[in-house]
Amino acid sequence: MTVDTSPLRPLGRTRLYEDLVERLGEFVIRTNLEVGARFPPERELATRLGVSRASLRQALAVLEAQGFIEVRHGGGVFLRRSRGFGGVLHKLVERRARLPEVLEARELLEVRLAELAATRRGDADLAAMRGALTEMEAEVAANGLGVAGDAAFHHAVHRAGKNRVLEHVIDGLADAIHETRIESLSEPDRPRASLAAHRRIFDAIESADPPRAAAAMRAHLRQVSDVALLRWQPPVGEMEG
Amino acid sequence: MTVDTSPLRPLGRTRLYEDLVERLGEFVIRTNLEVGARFPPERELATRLGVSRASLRQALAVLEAQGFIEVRHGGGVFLRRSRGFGGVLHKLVERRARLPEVLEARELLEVRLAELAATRRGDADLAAMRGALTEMEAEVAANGLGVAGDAAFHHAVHRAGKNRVLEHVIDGLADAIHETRIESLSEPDRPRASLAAHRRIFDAIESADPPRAAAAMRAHLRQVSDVALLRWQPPVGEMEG
DNA sequence: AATGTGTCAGTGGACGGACCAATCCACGCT
DNA sequence: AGCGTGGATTGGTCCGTCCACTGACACATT
Repeated sequence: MTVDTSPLRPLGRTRLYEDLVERLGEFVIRTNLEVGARFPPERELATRLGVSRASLRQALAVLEAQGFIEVRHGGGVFLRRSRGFGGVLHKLVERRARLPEVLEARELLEVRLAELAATRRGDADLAAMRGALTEMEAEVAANGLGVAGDAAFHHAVHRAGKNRVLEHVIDGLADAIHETRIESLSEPDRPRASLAAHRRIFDAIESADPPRAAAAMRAHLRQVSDVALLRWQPPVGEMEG
Repeated sequence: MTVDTSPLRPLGRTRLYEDLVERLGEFVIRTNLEVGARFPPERELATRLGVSRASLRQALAVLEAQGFIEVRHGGGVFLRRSRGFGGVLHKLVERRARLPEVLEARELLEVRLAELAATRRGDADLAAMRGALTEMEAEVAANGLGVAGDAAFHHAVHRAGKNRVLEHVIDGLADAIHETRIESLSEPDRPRASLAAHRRIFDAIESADPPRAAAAMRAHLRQVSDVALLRWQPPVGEMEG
């Protein structure tokens, strides 16, 4: 029973530039490279890593976009920060193992955003929310799940909170949230209940009542989380640094 | 007088791949590309954008690492999500214009993390915090600012909160936070006061008292924010979508 | 007709080399 | 010593080539 259960899996799929990102991370640690210090030249790095400069530059582009390194034309490649080198939210979120953490983060962010929305929402925001609710009603009336309207409503709330940083962070969780949304709304009678919950959230925001908006959003998310966590199986034997 | 007024400025320095990320975002909008749809082949995209395939592939690597697209070997490039296409937290944070938003996000995250830490912290976490406090004491006693110890302490709290997703998000704000930290601690007598504030936070976490931990952290951050916002000049004429 | 199989055009993956552009630095001039 | 200049270093971009994977189509088999 100790044999590999999937002997015919599609072979070690790997993106070279992803490996390089990790290898570069190891390099930072091994050489104890400090923040502000310079990496070896691209050509040397490429040679030492046994890859072409083009591939290496893909990895560097990713790391630069991520803010981990700074690349100066004619100057060199410099380390900006080493904490969490190469870590990307998108990858973190994709691991089903992190569902509880994602839900915890979601509740924190979204409840606050609803609270802020109750204070900062403008007419355009309210209009967007009304539109989303209308869309949801139509979908539910046609025995649909109403996922599209649901997503649109939450997005409208996020925008109404008027904090681009928080909005961006929540966008990063979009994938994982989308899945839980579908799971939850597939539950019998959930779409109708969900519609009502969204109406309560909207009322509070429209009435400029932050505490009520926060409470309504929290209650709504708890419902969704319960379904998601119920179906969630904690994976075994996950080891990581 | 219609000539270029700054003929010798370092030229509009732009990373080609960054432009491409934006141009690809425009492409998604212009062509109304839907989630799941396929992009034109790399070779065609490169030609139409007037760049080499190598440069295009740098942009694609960034977008893939960000989770916006999926690249299948032999299959093509597919759109995974369009919301916030090409937006990177790191860039968002660098704009000084967003300081209030960053601080708002920081308080939300860090207060919660302190609260969680009060419940979930293990012995190793407490040891790390003690170490950071000791480091801070030494620095302050030597008339230093104590930034290193400060950063180490907060990092220890983040880890103690046992939520990798939230931890990762706060890491993304690290740059901006680091600046405000220095500004704040440069204020006369702040290092000493800050040390005391950190001790209060630690006591609460060690005593497993979530509400007190949250309150202590909130009070501490408000102090820091005040200094930062006082020195902050809201930029004029910033327009964006 | 249904099914399996081979082929092949299309597409991403990676490489090496070439040349340009910005920066850095050592050398020589004043 | 101070300064300017030019070469060496290093990143920026492009091109052409070849490999590996995918999917669809034509063909053979049953």
